[in-house]
Amino acid sequence: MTGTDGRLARGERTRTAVLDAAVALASQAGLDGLSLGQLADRLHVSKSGLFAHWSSKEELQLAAIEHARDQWARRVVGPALDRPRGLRRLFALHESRLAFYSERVLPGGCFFAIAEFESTGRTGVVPDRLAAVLAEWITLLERLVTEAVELGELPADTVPRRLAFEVDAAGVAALLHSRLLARSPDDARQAVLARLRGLATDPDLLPYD
Amino acid sequence: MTGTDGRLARGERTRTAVLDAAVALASQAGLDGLSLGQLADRLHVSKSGLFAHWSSKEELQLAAIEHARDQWARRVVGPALDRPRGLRRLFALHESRLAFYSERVLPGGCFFAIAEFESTGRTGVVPDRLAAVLAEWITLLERLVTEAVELGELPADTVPRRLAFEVDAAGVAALLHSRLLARSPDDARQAVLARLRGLATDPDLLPYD
DNA sequence: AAACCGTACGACCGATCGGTCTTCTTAATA
DNA sequence: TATTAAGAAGACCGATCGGTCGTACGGTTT
Repeated sequence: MTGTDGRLARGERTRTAVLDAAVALASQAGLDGLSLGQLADRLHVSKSGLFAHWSSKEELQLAAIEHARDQWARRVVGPALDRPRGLRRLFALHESRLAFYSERVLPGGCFFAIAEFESTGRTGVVPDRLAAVLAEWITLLERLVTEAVELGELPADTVPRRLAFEVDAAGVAALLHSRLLARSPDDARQAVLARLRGLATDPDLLPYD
Repeated sequence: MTGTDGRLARGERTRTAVLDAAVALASQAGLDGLSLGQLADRLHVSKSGLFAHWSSKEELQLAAIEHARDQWARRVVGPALDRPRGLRRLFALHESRLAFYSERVLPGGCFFAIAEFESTGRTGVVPDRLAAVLAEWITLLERLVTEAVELGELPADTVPRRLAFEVDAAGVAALLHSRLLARSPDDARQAVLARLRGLATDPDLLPYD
């Protein structure tokens, strides 16, 4: 029988380390501004060594997107799913997103924000994949809204699509304002909290402040 | 007496043409991705000719910011200021912003959106200037909210800062969603409209749909 | 032990980057 | 008419870009 192949294990370790650094770097410089030379220097590996794992910069960009998506699922979505279904889970998701920004997990703030805005004026497989990940995120928000409606915690005439849009909008703007204007993300938290409490059939499901 | 100097006039024409193209290009590639070579090619001028007007790329970036700010003031802020002070002017500002995006005035959608997100992870005079322009924009929104409160069109306990945040957030997210997900900006319009009508002392100041 | 394969390196490539310098044209001024 | 100054072009610079190629190390399989 064959145990774990030491070569593959080492490769996997390297790959993870590179993608960690790539996501961090891209959160500052964007996926386009991400430079293979700088990435290699930071990790003390050779630039050509990167091509042993990804055949082109575009492939590394796509791998970085998947890596960032995993990180987002683990650090933002995961904790929220521990909360009870409905309004509380929806607000918890918004809060853990703001926490992700406040804790400065990534030096640039958010991998997806900069990569997605960078993609607004372009076409290609990278923008396509980013659009799909964004759609997935919006769909998640809409699903949490729908569940809250089904549980009777939000009025039956709620439009999930629009409320999801509002929650996401507050998150995006929170990042921009907190980073560029050094404002606390409290506006974003209060805005969504007030909005949800205003709609809720039982506001006591949510905190007061 | 001296009339208009033909040399200076020509320079000014060139400068305007270059900045027009620079703002358009930067709306797609960002201020960092803006390349002097590509810019020169597109305008059929020489790259070194650009240095006759700006001593460095950074100076051109700063000039492009001022140019984009002028464009924004003329095409977005100006029309809104024609509306009567208060709620109607506030909503008109939001609408003309969405129109700016929908009309695809800039190929990338919005110069400031991509430039500002690009700046979230950096420091320097360019991010500083972009932060100042953003602060100016937020301050404008807050002022319009305050005026609506003073006119009694919004409740006295309205927090201008937070409402301004909500309106801006809807605008930012509208750009991202419409560009990357091909969604209509109607969610952004409806969200702000419903929010303002909900707060308004006289909802009839605003349209129904 | 030999063959094999995943990993990683250094040297090198053409293209493009921001930027400099010299030259030429054109229009205003003395 | 001679001089001056602004605008613009072309040749050129070192640095960096993404990417290729040949080679070497080390763990796996036969």
